[in-house]
Amino acid sequence: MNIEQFLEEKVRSIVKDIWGVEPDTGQLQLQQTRKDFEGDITLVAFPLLKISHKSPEETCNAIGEKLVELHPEIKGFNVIKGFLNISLTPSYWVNTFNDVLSQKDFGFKAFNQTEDPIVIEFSSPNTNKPLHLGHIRNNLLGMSISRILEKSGKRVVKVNLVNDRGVHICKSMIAWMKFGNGETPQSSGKKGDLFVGNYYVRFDKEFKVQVEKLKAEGLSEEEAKVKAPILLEAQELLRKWEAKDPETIALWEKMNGWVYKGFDQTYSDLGITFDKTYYESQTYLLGKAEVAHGLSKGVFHKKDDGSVWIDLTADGLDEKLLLRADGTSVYITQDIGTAIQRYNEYHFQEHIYVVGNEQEYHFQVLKLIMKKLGYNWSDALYHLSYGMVLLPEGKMKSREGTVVDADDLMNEMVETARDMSNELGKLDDVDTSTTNQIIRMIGLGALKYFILKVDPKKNMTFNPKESIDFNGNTGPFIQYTHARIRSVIRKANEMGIIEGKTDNNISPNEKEVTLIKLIGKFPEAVQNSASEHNPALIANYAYELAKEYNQFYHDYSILKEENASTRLFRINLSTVVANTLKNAMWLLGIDVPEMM
RNA sequence: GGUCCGGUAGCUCAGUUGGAUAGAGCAACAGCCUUCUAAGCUGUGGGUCAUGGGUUCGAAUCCCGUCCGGAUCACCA
Repeated sequence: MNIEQFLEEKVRSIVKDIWGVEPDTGQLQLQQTRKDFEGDITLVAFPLLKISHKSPEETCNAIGEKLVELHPEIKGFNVIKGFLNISLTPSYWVNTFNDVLSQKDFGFKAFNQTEDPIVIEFSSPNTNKPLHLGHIRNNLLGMSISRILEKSGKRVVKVNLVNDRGVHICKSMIAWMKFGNGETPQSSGKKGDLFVGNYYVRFDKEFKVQVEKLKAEGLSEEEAKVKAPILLEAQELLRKWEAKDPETIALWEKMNGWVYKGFDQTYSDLGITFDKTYYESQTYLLGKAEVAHGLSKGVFHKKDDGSVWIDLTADGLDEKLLLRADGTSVYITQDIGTAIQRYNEYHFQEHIYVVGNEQEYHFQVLKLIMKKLGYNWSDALYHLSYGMVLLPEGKMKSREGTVVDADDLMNEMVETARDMSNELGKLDDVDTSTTNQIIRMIGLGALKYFILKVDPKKNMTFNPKESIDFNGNTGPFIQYTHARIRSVIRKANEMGIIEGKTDNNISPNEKEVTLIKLIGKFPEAVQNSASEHNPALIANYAYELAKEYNQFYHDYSILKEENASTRLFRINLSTVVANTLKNAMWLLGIDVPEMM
C-alpha cells in the first residue's frame, strides 16, 4: 500500500467525523510534498472547503490535529495556505522499506494465465532494404511495451508482419538478374539485407537513366516514368510471382532468405524477439471473403466498374476503396482479414499496432470498418501511433543519402562507448570478452534510452553529428549508477556483512526517505506506463531514481558508516535501488553491467 | 481546404485525474577525487510555458479564437 492510499482512508473518515459528510475520491487530493516544504505528503484543502465551510487554514488544522491524535504513524504537520503538509515517523518508512526488501521483483506482477492475451504487432519491415533509425524506434517501442505490459500482469503475444511481396522486392530481383552476375552476400561479404537493398538502389539508378533517355526521345516525364523498360520488367515479374512461376518464386525465396538472415542479425543485436512472424505473401489474399460478406450486409457497395467501396463520409471520413475493379485487394483489405484471423487465433483483449503516425487515418478507417461489419471487438484494436525520427534538417531521405542505417548506428554507439571506456581506463584489468560485453551494453543502452525516453507520440530529433550523450540524462548514467552500487555490494560481501532485515530503530535521513518514497512509486510507474503504452514514463522514473541515489551516495558513506544498523540499512537500500534500476531498465530492453 | 498531432531555457526533453516559487540534461562558467567507481556531485546564468480571450479559490495543464510546424485526406504500403 502506498502513502496516498494509506492516508486517503484516514482523512476520509476524519472529514466525515468532523463535518458529517463523506468526501468523494476527487475531493481528497493527496500529493507528494514539494521539496521546499517540510513534510512527506500533502493534502490540498481547497476541494474540502465545500464540506467544512471553514477557511483553508482552519480546515487543514482540524484535519491535521485529528490525524496526529489518532494515528501513531503520523509525526506531525504544518499548514501553509491551503496545503496540509503531513510528516510520517521514521518507523513508518523503515517498515515500508522492509516490506519492499522482502519482495522478489517489487513492482512486477505475474501475468494472469486465464485472461485473454494482448497481441502486439511491431517492426513490420519491407524486404527491400535494411532497417534504419525509424525502424529502431518502432522495434524498441514494441519490445519495451511488450515487456511493460507483461510485467503489469498481462499475457502478451508479440507478432511481426513482414512485407515480403509486391513490386518493391521485384525491383531488387530484376536488378540482381540484370547486374548481379551471380553475386551473393557470401561472395561479396555483405550483410544480406544490405546486399539486397543495394540492388533496390541499383534498380532506381537504372530507372532514372531510362527515364532520361525516354524524355530525350520526346516523351513527357509522366509517360517516361510509366514506360521505362526496367519498371515494366519488374511489373511483369510481379505478375509471374502471382502466377506462381517456379523460377520467379525460387529467386524471390532466395533473395528474401538473404534479407531475413540480415534482419535476424539486426534483431539479435537490438534484442528484439517475436512469438510469431507472419508474411504478407501468405496473408495478402485474406479479407476478400469479408468484402463479399460486407457487400451482402450492405455495409459496402459496388461501383459500375466492379470496384468495392465503403462510404465513411457520415463519420467524417471519406470513401475508401476495398477491392479494385480487377478484383485485387489493397492494403486495408488484408488488414481486415488479418485482424479477423488473429482474433480467431488469440481471442485477444487488445490488439496493438505499433505503426508510425503517418498511418493514423488508415487505422481509424480499419477500426470503423470492423465496427460496421459487426465485430464487437473492434474497440480492442489500438493504433500505437508514434512520431517520426527527424534529422536536424528534416526527414531522412534515401535519395539524399541521409538515412541513418540501424547497423551502422549501433556500431558507432558501441565504438564511442569503447573510446570512452578506454579513456577512463576502468576496465583495463578486465578480460577482453567481458569488456566487449560491457561496452556493447553501454553503447546500446545509450541508443535505446535516447529513443525511449521521449514520449512515443512526439516527433523526435536525432543529430548524427552531435552523437548521443553518455552523461546526464542517459542510459549509461543509469547503468553507471547500477554498476557503482554493485561494486559497493561486492565490497560489503568481502567485508562479510550479512544481509538481513533493517533494524526498526534506525531513523532514515532526508535523502534516505526520499529514496524509500521513490522506490515505492515503481509499481505505479509500471502500471501507468502499461496503461498509457508509454515506456518514457519508465525511463524518466529510472533517471529520477538514479539521480537521487547518486546524491545520497555522494553525501553519505555506506561501508564506512560506524553504526552497524545504519550501515546495514544503507546496504539494503542500495541493493533495492540497484534491483529497481535493473528491472526498470529491463522494461526498456536495456541491460545493466556489474561494473563499467 | 477538412481531420488529427504538436509548439515549455540557445539545443534535446520532463512536467498524467487543474495545485504552492515551471524542472532536468546538453552547451557556458565556477567549484569538489590520499576517502565505498568523478560516465559522479555542488553552484551560477538562462523562461511573456507560441499568442489573445474564457472557465475558477488556482491554468503550462481544461474550453474557444489566431499564428507557426508536422502528418494525413491514393485503385501506395
